[in-house]
Amino acid sequence: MYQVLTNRLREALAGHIHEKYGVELAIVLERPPKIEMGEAASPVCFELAKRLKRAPRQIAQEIANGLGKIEGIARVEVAGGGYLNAFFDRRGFWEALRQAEAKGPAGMPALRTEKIIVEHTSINPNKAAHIGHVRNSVLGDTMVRILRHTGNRVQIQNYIDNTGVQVADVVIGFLQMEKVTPVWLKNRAMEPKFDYYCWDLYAKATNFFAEDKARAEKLRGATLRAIEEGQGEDAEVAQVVADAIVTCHLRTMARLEIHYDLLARESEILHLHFWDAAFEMLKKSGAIQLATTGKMAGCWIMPWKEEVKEGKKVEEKNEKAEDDENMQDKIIVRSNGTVTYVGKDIAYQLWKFGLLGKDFHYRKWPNAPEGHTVWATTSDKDDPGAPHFGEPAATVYNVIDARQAYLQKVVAMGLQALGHGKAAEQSIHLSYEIVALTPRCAAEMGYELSPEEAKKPYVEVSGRKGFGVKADDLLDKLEEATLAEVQQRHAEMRADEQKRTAHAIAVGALRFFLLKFTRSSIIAFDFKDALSFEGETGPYCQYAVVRIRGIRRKGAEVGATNVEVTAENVGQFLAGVEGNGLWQLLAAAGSLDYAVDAAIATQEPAFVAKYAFQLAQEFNNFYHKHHILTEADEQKRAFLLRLTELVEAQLVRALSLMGIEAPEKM
RNA sequence: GCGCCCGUAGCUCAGUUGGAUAGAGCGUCUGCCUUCUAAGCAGAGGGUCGGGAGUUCGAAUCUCCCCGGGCGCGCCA
Repeated sequence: MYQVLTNRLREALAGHIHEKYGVELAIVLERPPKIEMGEAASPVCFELAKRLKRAPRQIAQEIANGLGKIEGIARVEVAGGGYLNAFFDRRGFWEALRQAEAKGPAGMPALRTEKIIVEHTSINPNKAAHIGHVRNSVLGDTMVRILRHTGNRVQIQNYIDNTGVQVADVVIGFLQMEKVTPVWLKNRAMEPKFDYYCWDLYAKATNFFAEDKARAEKLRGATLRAIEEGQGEDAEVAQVVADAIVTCHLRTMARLEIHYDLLARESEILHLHFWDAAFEMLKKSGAIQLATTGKMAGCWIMPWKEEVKEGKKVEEKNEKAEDDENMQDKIIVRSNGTVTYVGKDIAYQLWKFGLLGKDFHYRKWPNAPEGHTVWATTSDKDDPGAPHFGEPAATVYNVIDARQAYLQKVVAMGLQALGHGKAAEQSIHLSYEIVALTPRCAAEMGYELSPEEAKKPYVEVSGRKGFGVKADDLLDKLEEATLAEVQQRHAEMRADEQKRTAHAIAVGALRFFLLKFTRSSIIAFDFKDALSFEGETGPYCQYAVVRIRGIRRKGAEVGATNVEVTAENVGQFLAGVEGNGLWQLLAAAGSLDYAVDAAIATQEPAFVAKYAFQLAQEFNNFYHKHHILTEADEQKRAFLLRLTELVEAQLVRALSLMGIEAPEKM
């Protein structure tokens, strides 16, 4: 609602200024520091003063007088040195918000026809998921929810690198180190915690390779080739491992309410010759070149081009470095003819935009979490019921950590070089920083810190070394802690209800914890912070909802909910200085669209987390000032009840955008 | 060496395209539960926004330089 009004105000101001002064200006709007100063303010007159060479306050006065009535805005005043402060029509805001709420999701904008792909999770299928992977999945999943909320058609993809080095390492671990048979492995893979087993084995394999580099290279090369070709025992074992681990990951993510539409597997990129098609295109267009001299001789490389900014070419500054090799050039095909990860990713990215001229075959993933259908790519025959995954996307979000920024740039450059500038532009690297551990947390995990590490603010996790906080362990710990708390508070609750509640709180705590930081912030993980349920946390927000529901339940019991509030009374309760407190809560409730727009514009889900927390905070503040059910004035009581219902609806929605459920009691 | 990111209260972080007196949580201290759940609320204390210069009516935000930290730049992914 807030965004609707500010957009209206923006248009009105722009139009008026253009008409009166003949100046085209982008209207900047900000939120005044205090509610007494209105709900939206524009410093546009300062800019205008410069152009018109007149005093800003004078111009502001002129505009305030000349600007006609804007629907939903009661008045526009001049403030400070020349601010234009807009005051919303409080009663109108109330009514509009209630109407929108009554309409429900049907009142959402019409579904857009373009397709958006969000790729997230994409964990190497050779070990259990850790906390860093969860940040990826939670960010991606939340982005999906926000995009869908605003009427976008979104498809969720999870890329499975089932033919890569990491899987190969575990295969070697099983076959060369543990010397197990494929039959044994198939049985073990069905048992619980197979991902934990591989977690340890992967660490062991890393050590094994470190002992003898030459042996490692030979084994890896042979295993990798076998897996890529899909032949023999190595390939068979690799598929058993990768499939079983993917199923583990799906189960872990399902605990966090994260699901996928399609598992895009690298094996199909190879077997269905996606790469061959992309390779031809890249060669033909000259996007990649065969290096004939230097240390990259025999490789197909993509030359690094300086960016073209606003039409003007930045000077090619690598004239001198040209004679030998450019450090930035990226090898796409190795001299032995095998393709690098980036090459495969270019092919995959081309497919996402429908530019490859090829499509996968699709089948249902056999071990999807209960109640969900997940599709996977296959080289075999199509399931006729499969959705049309090959439909070109207009925009693609790739949720990948910040360390891979360079590679993502190379991929986009590949699209650009093939003449797909639009696709390159709509190929968005949703970058985020890593989750590390505080030194204290690392020590808790049994990791021996060097004196230097102990002084640093964080220690990086390493899947290779088997060092990190596993997602399932963390969830178990959270659920244990929340369950103990719920049992203590609600002994009367049925056991399964207690468990469900504890689960919801655990998920709320974890998801909120990962979302409250902006993407560029490194999270130094600590159990103490993650297990905290007070202050700026998910449970704090959930608790506000629970309080409202408590009031509603009790209100219904005593029959306080059936009174209709007259429009006049609504206006009166919200009016003036006395109404400021209530109005502030109402305005906060009506500002979800503002947070959502900001989240999409900046691809920063943290805006929604911030919003939910602030609304919960406003509510708690209100809760302590007003005792609703004992309010003597029947009209006022009914009004306060309606107000809390509005808050509840918005807060529940904000939480659901983050994949957080608000329990009935907690 | 080149490129990207970061530096804001004791700690962890917000601060939207430059805007009004720089905010929140945690921690510390002081209060508030016979009243809709205290996973809560109120209050106090806490700042050269890393440093310097510049652009601007206006800079935590933009530009440049410097300091400090992180990451990337591999025939790994």
